[in-house]
Amino acid sequence: MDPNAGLLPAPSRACPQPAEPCMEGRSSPLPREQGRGASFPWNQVPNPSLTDPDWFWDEHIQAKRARVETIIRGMCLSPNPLVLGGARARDGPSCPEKARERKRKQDLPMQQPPLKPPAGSQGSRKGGPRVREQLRLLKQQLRRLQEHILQAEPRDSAPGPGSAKQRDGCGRPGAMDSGRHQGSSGDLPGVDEHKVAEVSQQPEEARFLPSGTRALLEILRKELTGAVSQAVDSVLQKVLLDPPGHLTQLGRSFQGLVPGGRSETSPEGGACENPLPLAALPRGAQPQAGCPLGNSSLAKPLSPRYPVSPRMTSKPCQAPPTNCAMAVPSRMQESQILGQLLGHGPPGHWSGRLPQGASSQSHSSPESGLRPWGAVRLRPSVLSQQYPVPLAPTCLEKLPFLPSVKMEQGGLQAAAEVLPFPSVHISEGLNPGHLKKAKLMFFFTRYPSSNLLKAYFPDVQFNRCITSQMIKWFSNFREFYYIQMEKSARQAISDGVTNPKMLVILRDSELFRALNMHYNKGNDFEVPDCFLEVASLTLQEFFRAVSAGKDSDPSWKKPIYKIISKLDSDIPEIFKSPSYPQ
DNA sequence: AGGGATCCTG
DNA sequence: CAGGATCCCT
Repeated sequence: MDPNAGLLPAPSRACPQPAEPCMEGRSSPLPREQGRGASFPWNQVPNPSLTDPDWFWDEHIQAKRARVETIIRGMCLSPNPLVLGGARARDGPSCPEKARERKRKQDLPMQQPPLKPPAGSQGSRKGGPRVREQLRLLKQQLRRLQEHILQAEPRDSAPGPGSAKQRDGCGRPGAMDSGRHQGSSGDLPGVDEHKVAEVSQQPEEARFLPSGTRALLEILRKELTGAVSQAVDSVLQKVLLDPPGHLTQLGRSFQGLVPGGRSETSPEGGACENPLPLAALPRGAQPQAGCPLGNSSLAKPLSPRYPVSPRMTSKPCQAPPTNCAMAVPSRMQESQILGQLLGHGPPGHWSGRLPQGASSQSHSSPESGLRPWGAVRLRPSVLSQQYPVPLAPTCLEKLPFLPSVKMEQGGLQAAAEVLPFPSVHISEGLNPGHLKKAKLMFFFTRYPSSNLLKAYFPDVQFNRCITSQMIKWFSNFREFYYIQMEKSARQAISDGVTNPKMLVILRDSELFRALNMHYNKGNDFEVPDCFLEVASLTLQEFFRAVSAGKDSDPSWKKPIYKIISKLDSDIPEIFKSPSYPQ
């Protein structure tokens, strides 16, 4: 066999960057900002909701609370007094590393202030202690009910209001997903209060529950929604009699919770019409894209020789997710509130607008956008008419639909204002975990749009700074990628390779090792085959260009960039989990 | 002018 | 990996 084939003549001393500093240990680049002496306000005030002493220490409130607790105890025999959610929830990850990141981030100029505290917590206090009190009582009630429900769910969870996506049914793309924090529904041990925060996932259906449990859950849910309705009514009644300040405040806060307030899908190109980018359909796969891949040899040598690794092929499996997340549509508002309270569903459901940016690149073709499996057949025909190889399953592992109930970011914030313990910990900065995730995402997308990034980092509070930082990450990723490609292509040429089709990147090639080391240092993620295909194609394009002497043109790489930019694959849904590569 | 991408540098 | 410079596109 041709020694070149598959072997990819890789320079033995290829790897120019030896051991990089451990990513986990590496701190965020942000402190540089300080070093540069940027004159940013240092006296960033922490989230006022954490510091407002009235909120926690008002003795009067405390007394009231004690009384209400007694009452509530009658409803549910929850033994554990809950921690006050506000501080805990907002505090986010407790790991010191993240805390450092967050602290650092505060030194940056923030385009927008952090999550606002309840607007009335300070300014309008004089007029409405009663209202606040009511809200507090309501929250406490709900908390207890939540706890109660969790206790009542020995293994599975109640049919969640709003949880339409389940991810455990789908094999994970990588081994790194240990399942912790993924709502491991399998081992909910009952009354562990620490689990409360972890139960962020649940199956969307209760139909697998024993009927007794189901009945119990049903009752509990009714109790919950009833209590909520009652409490809300009473609060609203009071509010309506109160000065207008509170009314507007509450109105604003609830705006995001009422689905009617904002249409579920944008008028044009809403979620349901514009589903996720198609599985593995390369951007620009439409014929009109003028994709110069006709002469590419992508599919030919690859598919027969490198069957997909079984480790990562479990995906297409997911039970079809309910498109609309709400289990009780007639009570959307309550359900959404409860969904938040119960910590159900990943934040992506709530803040996760569909990556319109992804479709804005190229794959927005509506006809191809509706049938995920249709796209499976599409791709090979695009890449190579001759070799309609089936798509590597690793590229298919996402379902193109999301629950259509969405909240604007503002809605989420509004909810966070009302509810002291949002299920999402919005990070104001990027941490090493985000970087790692971004690197893994690079296997699927080399040119992510900012909207796509927003969709896949639902736990990041995006602002201009964060967005450009993340975009810059990918720019750096690309830089390294293209450098490796060019280097290997030149090496192949000097090694006497004449046929670019011989250049196929295998998992045991030097080039692959270099790439894997860079983007997947721990090797705990199995690189998808689609990435190998794209990388092979990139290599071949570089090879052709260099062999043709095009590299004398200062902008000779541009056409290559253009080609590669159209070959982004869809990113598996699992990446939308804020805690994904935990 | 502004945003995005690359190139270059540290 | 980040910052700055530069180019390109709109």
